[in-house]
Amino acid sequence: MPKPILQIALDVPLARLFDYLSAGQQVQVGQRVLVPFGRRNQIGIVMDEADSSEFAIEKLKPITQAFSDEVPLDAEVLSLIRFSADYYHYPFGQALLAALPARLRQVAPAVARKQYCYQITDAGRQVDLESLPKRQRVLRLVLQALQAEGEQTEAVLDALSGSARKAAKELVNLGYATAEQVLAVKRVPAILQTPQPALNAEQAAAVTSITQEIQVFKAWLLHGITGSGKTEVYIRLMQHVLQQGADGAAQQSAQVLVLVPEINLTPQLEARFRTRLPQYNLVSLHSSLSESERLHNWQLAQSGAAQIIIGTRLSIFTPIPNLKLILIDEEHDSSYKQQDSMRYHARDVALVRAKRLNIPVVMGSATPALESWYNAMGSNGQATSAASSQPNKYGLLTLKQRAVSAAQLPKIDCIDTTKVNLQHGLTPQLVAALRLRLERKEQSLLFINRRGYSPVLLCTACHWIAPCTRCSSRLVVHLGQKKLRCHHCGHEQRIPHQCPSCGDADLHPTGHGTQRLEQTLATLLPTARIARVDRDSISRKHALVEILDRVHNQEIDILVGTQMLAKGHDFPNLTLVGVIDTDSALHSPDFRASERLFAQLMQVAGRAGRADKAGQVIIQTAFPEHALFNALRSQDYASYANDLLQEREQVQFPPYVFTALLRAEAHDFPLVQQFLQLAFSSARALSQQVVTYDPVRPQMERLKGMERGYILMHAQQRPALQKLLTQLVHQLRAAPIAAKVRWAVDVNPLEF
DNA sequence: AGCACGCCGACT
DNA sequence: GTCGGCGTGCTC
Repeated sequence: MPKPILQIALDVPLARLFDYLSAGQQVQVGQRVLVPFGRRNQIGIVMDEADSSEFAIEKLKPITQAFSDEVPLDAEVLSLIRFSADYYHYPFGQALLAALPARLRQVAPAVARKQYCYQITDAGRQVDLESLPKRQRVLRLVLQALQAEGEQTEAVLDALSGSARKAAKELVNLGYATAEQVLAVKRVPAILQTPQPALNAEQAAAVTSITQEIQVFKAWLLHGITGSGKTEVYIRLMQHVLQQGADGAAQQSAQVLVLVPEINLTPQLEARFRTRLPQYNLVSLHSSLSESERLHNWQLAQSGAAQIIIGTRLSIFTPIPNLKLILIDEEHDSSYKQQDSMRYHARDVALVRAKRLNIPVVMGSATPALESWYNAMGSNGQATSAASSQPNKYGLLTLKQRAVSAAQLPKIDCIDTTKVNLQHGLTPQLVAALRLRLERKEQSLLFINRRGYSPVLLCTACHWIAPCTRCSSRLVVHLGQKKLRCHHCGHEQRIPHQCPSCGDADLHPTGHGTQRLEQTLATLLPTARIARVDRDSISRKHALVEILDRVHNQEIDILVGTQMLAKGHDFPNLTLVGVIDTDSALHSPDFRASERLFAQLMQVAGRAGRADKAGQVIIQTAFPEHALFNALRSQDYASYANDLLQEREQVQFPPYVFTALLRAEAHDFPLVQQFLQLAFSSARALSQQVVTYDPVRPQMERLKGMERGYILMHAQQRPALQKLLTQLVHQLRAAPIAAKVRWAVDVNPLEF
């Protein structure tokens, strides 16, 4: 007997469910429904059924429509999102609806487009490929693919040739194949499968350790230097898990989720997985998909049809009914942390999901997040003083050798910028090294984390600096477009000819950005072919790929760019990496700045000398003796991480304490102050176990016209902090001032 | 968050 | 005389 009342989650910032009358409709938990809400209709998800309501029964409205032909969300994913909404103190309905593909938040339920699937006929099976004319290359290839696997969809054939579809139709005409329409998954034909490379001893040991405990929850940290072959370990683990699922007993085949950072790296990893594992259905979930592709791929994951799901942070909330393994590539990457709405960390949510499912999670990185390193320390015989009291919660697996055996680690030199004369921001040593590479016809990469021409426009007469009107930041000079631009809010204005403060005409772009460096190099090394890679030069979708192709084809001598260059392709002929001006991060007030800089420099250093040629890294700095550079020179992540952990322990910073922020912003700063003051005194009154600090202003005091502030809370025990936050949020929601400011809780914040 | 209702300034 | 500013209040 169906119950008359439905409790429904809606996309509204109210931390409760809404009761509706089921009106005799057959509805399940997890089902998508359309309901009247205020003056409009909203999409909701049924969370529960009930016999009665706390709301006056005569005020309940009936649901408008139930999408009963769609697969409801499963209990596991609903419960994961419930947990996350609680943990990150975010309204559940909003968290839930945000986890769905946008199409499912709209009324019209979108249907995925079908495509042709070709099946081989007996006649086609008996055709000798050699009997076909040699010049009908594509036709032979398509028939070969059909003979190998029996059937192929259009999307799969596309991987063979642009004219493969035409050839397939031709095969139907010849009677060698038949066609029917199906819901298709993009795959690579098995005949394009790339061979399985041998594992080195470390890779093999990592695979063995994990597969021995493949059926239980365990978190593994795969710490492998750049080029040590982490991807191959991922592939072997996927093979292991997916094969097991295919072995008889399991009714549904196993599924694997691969989380990747939010960058262009995804296509490469995806392509590699596709060619190595063509027998499995692989779907990806990331921001450059169209909404219909996203829905399609999401539904393939939900139905179990896709065995490999590769996606960015949001995909941690995808329903995957037979999930058996989670892989997290570049686990230290900060793009796993959502920086607005629900401020979750996909890695942390993944750990919770794996624990609840009792499956392993493997986190790979050359420079693990300090939190992860802390959790992994103690195993593998790595005893340090910092490690002595540590939890050894994760299994640590280390890959120290580069998988390409000939490849050597680069030599790293720091050049003291205080002891030499700089030529337009470049040391003579770096210029000489660039010249040498040009002579040898080798390639160089210059890394500078500052785009634009120069970071400030300065009046030499009165020292006025062009400010952003909406942010507490300086406008960056972009000479190409003759504009001043704010890198925080996007505000643009023309470059003034006179100082607005004193009227003097002597306005100078001061400091160096990527554009200026490119210009300087063109003057110093007129024969060099230079390409710049930053967010300004990579506006078009394929611009980066084009430049990288040109680098591969030896059409570029010097690549200048920001951190966009730190990841991605290997350039076998690139033997020099220059690092310009990272000193600001060495003395940043953000306690995570050095951790991030180290990871970034390790990554760029890894670009140098990949194949048989030795690489060199030149770092220009005013602080060549800084501990960070010493650690970098010896490429010793472990000792540097342990040093940082010791520091964090001494000053009681994460991971030794649990932290949360209450952030607030408004056009009017006094409102922010008033709100945070209330929050501060409430928090102090609510808990003695949690330390609450006075309201302060962030680095960026004003952003996009909003005045900002926050209070920091920290605790030795997570439950105490969680309890306080729950009570605090509850109190604040009831306070009138809370409606006048934009505020949010940030649990385990990465940025302040 | 939307989207209403609701009371005070410059426009056809 | 209206159009519209954004203050406050509600949504099963």
